[in-house]
Amino acid sequence: MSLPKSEEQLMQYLWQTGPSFMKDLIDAYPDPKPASTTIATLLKRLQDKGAIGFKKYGNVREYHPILKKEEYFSKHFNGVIKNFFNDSVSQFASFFASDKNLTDAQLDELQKIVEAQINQRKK
Amino acid sequence: MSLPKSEEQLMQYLWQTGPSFMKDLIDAYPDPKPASTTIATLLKRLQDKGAIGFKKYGNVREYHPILKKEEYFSKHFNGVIKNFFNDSVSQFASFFASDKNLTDAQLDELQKIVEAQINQRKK
DNA sequence: AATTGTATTCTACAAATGTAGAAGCATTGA
DNA sequence: TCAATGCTTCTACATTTGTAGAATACAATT
Repeated sequence: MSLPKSEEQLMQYLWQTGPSFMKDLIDAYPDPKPASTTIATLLKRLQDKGAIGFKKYGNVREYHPILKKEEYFSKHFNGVIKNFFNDSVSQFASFFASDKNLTDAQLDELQKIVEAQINQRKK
Repeated sequence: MSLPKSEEQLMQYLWQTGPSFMKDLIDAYPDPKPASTTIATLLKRLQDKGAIGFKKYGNVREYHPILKKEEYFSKHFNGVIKNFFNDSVSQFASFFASDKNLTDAQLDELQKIVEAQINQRKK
């Protein structure tokens, strides 16, 4: 399932802050905030797609993600890698590691993470 | 510049195989191939956006990318990371490294790449 | 109970995207 | 020369996405 940007953005809020009420979502938007009905529409569409659900507390709904962030991202991401790097993870990794946007410190951190992961798998 | 999927796909062909004639592009599409006019439309739109250019050989055009793959991907990609991982590279790397889609061999390779990159920067 | 504030649904519409037919033009092969 | 072929542009239209007004529903408050 690939979500349009506006819906994806809304999912971000839900993923980051967890179950939320409409007003929280509105608060989360930066100025200039969209009309509340706009957000309501997005919520509706996401419900229709089964990406979110809600729990009723009295008459207010607390929305929560059903679609998992990791799951969504993983699919998304694998598609991107496949497209851009011919499905070659190492080609991608190479690109990523040499990205100017990575600071030296981040690169070191990346190294640690990879090592940790390798060790963990050995077990 | 963010391209719609269909245009992005076309760019992939150009990025991968380099300057190409229309017929090559058509060949590159898997069955069921879209109508040639569909591809022509995409080429036109990409020209209008300045993402591709062409050279005339006689009366046929050889299309080539102007927008660089790395440049495009970098922007695209940073946006995605920013959204999903709160702009935290290490959070992303961690997710990436632990992804089940990475084989052990690929992980080893990643380690080498990171090391090589670190060494290179030391120079 | 009437008022007010807020959430929800319905409806609408503009812009972007995906897809392709029709027509025109140039080249090539009969 | 003329028909067939292939490319380009123009036009068109359905679908999806972004955005929001209008109407409605509910619930807390006065």
